[in-house]
Amino acid sequence: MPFVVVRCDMPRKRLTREESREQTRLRLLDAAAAVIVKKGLAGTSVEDIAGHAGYTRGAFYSNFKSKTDLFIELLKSDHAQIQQDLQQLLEADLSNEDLQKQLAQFYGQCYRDHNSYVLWAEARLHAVRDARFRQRMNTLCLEKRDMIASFITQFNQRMAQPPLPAPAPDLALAMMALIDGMLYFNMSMPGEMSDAATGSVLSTIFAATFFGPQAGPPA
Amino acid sequence: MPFVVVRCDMPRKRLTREESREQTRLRLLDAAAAVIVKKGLAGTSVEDIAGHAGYTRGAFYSNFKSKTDLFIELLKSDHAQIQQDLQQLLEADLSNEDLQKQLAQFYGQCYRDHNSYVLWAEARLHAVRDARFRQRMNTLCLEKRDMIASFITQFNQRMAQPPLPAPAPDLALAMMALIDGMLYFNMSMPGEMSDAATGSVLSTIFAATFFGPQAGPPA
DNA sequence: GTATTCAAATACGTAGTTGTATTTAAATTC
DNA sequence: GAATTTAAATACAACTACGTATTTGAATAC
Repeated sequence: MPFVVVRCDMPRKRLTREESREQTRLRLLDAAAAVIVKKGLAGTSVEDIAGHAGYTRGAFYSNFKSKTDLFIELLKSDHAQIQQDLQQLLEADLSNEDLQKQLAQFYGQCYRDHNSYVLWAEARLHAVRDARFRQRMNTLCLEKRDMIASFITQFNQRMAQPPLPAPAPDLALAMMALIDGMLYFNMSMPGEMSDAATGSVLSTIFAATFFGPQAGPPA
Repeated sequence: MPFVVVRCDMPRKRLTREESREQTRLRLLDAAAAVIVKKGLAGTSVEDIAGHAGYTRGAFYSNFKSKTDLFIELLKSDHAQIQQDLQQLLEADLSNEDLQKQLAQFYGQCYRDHNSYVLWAEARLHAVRDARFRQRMNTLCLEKRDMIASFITQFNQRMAQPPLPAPAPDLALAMMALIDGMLYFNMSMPGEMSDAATGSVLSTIFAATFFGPQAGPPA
C-alpha cells in the first residue's frame, strides 16, 4: 500500500514547490520500503533508495537527515496505518459474528501485508542494537498494545464472559507476542504451516484464554 | 557458550598444524557470533570478525569461503547444540515433575542464550531474501520440529492424556512459533513482559492444547 | 522580467570493504 | 638441518558508501 497519492488529474497540473517536495518525500519513502524489504536495512544504501525512487542522493539528503531517520518515519507511517485499521475493527465489527471470523480479521489486520511485517522484523533487530531506537519503537508498540487491550476489554464485556484472567494490557502483550510469533514463523518458512493450522491454533489459544474453564494464567 | 576448547594444559603444548588450524577456525566462529549479534550480519565485515578473533582477513579466507559460509556453519553448530539439549531433556527429565517445571525447562532450553536467539532472528531475515539459504535453514528447523514432536508424543503418552488434537508434528510447529514469538518479543522489548507472565501464558496454552476439554484445534 | 530562493543534481574527498595475489615464518618431512 | 609445505599476514586494485560543498535550474517574489 504505497504512500504516493493518486496521480494525474487530467490537466497535468504543474506542481508547486511544496507539493513537489512532498511528492519526492513520499516517493523516497515508498522506494525505501521496497528496497529495504528486498535487501535489508543495513544492506540498503542511500543511493539504492534514491535511485529506486528515480532521484539521486542529493534529493535524499535534502529530505532526510539519515537512513535511520527515514526508517523511523517509515515505521511511524506504517504504525499509524495499523492503528487506524485496528481502530476501525474495534468500532465497526464488534457485532455478533463468531469468534473465528473475528480472529481471522484481527490476525489479518495486524500487519497490512508481508512487506510491512518484514519491515518490522528488521526494526526489531535494529532495536536490539540501538537503545535510542528501541525506546522509540517501544512507544509505538505500547500504543498498539493499548489498542488491542481496548479490543480485548470490549470483547470481553460484549460477550459477558468470565472476568479476564489477567489485566487486559498484559493479555494484549501476550497476544501480540503470539500473533507475531505466527507471522514471524510464516515469514521465513512460508507454506510450512497452513493458514488453516495457523487460524485454528490461534482460535484455540484465544478460546482457552478468554473462555477456558481452568485455563486462566495466575499472574 | 563459546566453542573454544579448554585451553592451557600446563606445559603449554606446542600446537600441531592441524590443531592450530582448528583453533583459529573456532576462534573465528566465536568472534563472528559475538560481532554479528552486536552489529548484525550485513553490518559485520570480514575484517571485523578476523580482528575480533585476533587475526587478519588472511586467516579468515584461509578458513572460510565467505561470510555466508561461516554464518551457516555457525547456525549448524548452534542447531546441533540445541538438538542435543532437547534430546537430553527428552530422555532425562520425563519423570513426573509438574507441567510448570517441564515448561520452564523446555522454554529455557530452546535457545541457549540471548545471543543464540538473536543469531537466529538474523538468520530468519536473511532467509526471507535468499531462497537457497532459506532451504538450508528449513532443513534445520524441521529437524528441530521432529525433535519437539517426539517430545510431545512421549509427553502425551506418559501422561495418558486425551489423544492429541492434531498430528504431533503440526502441534510442534505451532509450539515453536509460539515460543519463538515470546522470545522474539522479549528480545526487542526486554522487561516489558515479566518472566512470570511469559511462563504463565505458555503454560496456559500448553494446558489448553494438551489437556483442555473443548480446546483442541480441529485441523 | 529580473532577482531570489530552494529542491535536487553534481562534484569531491575520505573511508571502508572485498577478494586475490604474493610473501613470510613456522611446522613438517626427509 | 635442508627442503617443502602451508597457515596466516601483507600488499594490492577495484569498488562502494558516505556526507558535504557546490552548482544548476525551476519556482517564487518583487
